Amino acid sequence: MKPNYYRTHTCGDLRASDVGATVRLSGWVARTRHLGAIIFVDLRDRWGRTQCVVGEDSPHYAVVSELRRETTVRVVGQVVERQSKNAELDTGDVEVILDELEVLATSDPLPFEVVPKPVTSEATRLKYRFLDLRRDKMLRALKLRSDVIFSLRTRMVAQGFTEYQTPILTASSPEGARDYLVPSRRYPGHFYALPQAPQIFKQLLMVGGQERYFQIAPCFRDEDARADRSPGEFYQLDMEMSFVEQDDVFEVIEPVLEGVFREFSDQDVTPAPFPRIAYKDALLRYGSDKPDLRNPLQISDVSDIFAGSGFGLFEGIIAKGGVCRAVPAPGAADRSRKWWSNLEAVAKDAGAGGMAWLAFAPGKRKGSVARFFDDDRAARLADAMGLSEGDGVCFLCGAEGPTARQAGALRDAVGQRLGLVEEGCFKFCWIVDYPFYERDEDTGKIEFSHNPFSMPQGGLDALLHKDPLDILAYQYDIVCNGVELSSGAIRNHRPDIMKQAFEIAGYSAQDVEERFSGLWTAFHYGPPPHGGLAPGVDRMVMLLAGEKDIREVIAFPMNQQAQDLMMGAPATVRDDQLAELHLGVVWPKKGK
RNA sequence: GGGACGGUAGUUCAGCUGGUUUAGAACGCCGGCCUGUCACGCCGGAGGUCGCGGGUUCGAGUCCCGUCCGUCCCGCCA
Repeated sequence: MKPNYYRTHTCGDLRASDVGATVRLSGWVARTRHLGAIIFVDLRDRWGRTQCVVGEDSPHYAVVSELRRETTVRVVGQVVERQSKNAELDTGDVEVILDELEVLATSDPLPFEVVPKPVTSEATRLKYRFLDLRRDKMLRALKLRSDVIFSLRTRMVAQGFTEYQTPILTASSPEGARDYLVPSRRYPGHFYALPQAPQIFKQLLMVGGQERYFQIAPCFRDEDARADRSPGEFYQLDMEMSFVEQDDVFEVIEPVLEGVFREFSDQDVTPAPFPRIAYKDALLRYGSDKPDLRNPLQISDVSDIFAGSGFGLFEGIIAKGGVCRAVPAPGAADRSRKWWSNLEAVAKDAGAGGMAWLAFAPGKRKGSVARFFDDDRAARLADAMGLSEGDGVCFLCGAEGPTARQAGALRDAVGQRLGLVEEGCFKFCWIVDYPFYERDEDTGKIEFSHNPFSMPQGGLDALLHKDPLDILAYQYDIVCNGVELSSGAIRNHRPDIMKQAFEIAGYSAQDVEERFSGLWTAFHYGPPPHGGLAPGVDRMVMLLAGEKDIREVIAFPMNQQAQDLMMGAPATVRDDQLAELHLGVVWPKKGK
């Protein structure tokens, strides 16, 4: 490093070979150890930690003995070999005998200690994020984030993509999550919106002949937080390409993801091409549209097995159009009644009315529905599910949608409790063939199930001649270890097909024209066929950092209530600011 | 908007079924001792409206109601 007033070396630099040198170091007082006539000071910066030592005879002894943790200091001293070395420290062979000490800034008593593990609530960490960020773990996480983003850029550019910027102040979009709105000063009652994603802009870039777009794009959505979803804003590796089919998009992005995950982890990574699972199959076999493939269990539909079994409850539900789904529990035949009843509690938590089970114990069958299974029925079940002696199985019965998801929750629980979930790997898959429309459960109306701008499979012909609920979309998600990384689609670039698609969902051509006028107009001037997707950068880094909480890989995340406790956002503003924007506040009524 | 769990010293937590002391411990902070520590050690000290408000009770950190705050989940996330 280039020496300056503050330092000749970082706190991670010094080795035995530096013995005898006079060095300058700057950093924070991590710890002091006061042994009477000798004081050790651990000096820390983002690169490491170096032990400084001062004796009673030093003119600095008095000042050093007063040093509080996290004081910012500059020291000058001679590097010497240690009498007692510390093998756990890179700089553990040497120490610096302090000749000069300058306190650059003092620190108040700390709200929490800057140690590897946080020993305080997340709220306190966020309020004092600048202290939290000094921890090794945060330094590593943010460095990883930077490296991952750099690698993504490099990999995209290498494939002929160009990075663009798109507006942050744009128009509110009628679809999707709630928008963050920005009032206009010049136009009373008019608002900008922060983009939920640069979706329209990237499509306009395609119409603009740019062909291969990408952006590490900030996205703003006013939605509530989850462990894997930071409220307010997040980043996507947004990409779009022209003159492509679904497979072309997959072939571009698979090596990027596989490459990045191999580059930044030592774990096994699904090699491209990633497995593709139809949406319908994902719900049947995994009970989720974001299956965690580290869990090897697969759900089966066993509705027909229960026909004529004499188990009236299930037979009745199935007769009314319900389904029975079975989750295998390999090797669980010897588990206690209590074990199965705990599983039932999981199913009930997920909303199931109850759970039946059957175990193939050696020489006999047991379980809540054993008496409904004669040898023949048991054989058919075992055959259908690949079960053998020693295995067990759980049954859930009810309406198809909810039952599928409850079986998914049960699959997670069984996999975990039987220790079947593979550790130390990243399992990718595509979820493809999403339905284009779905029926709203409350209103009975037909609605777009995902992006209304994705291309229906079969095009105009399908829209004109097929049952809308049978039409699939060129819409796809990429999932890694049960985390949805992104969704994307081949877009509908044809105004005629778009008009028909919206008509089925109850919108007129005029509606489309008004609500999506920019894109609608553009599509009348020779749009190229195009498609893309947008993997979440924060989620990728979260997976690579081995974190369950996305806020651990964001420097300044908001809390779950979408507040920034350090900056105090959101906050009220002055009346004159509101007046300038032609706004008044309607305060919510207190009480109920 | 709804559900579960939580809120006790600067921080993390203990405090059982309502009554034992003056609400404890660890870390941090302040003072003292200590020349090879590296989570240094030892001795001493300060630090509390038990989130807030109300109620039940002879008596509430503990039970009840309300309220605020936090974490996770559901809704939401084309």
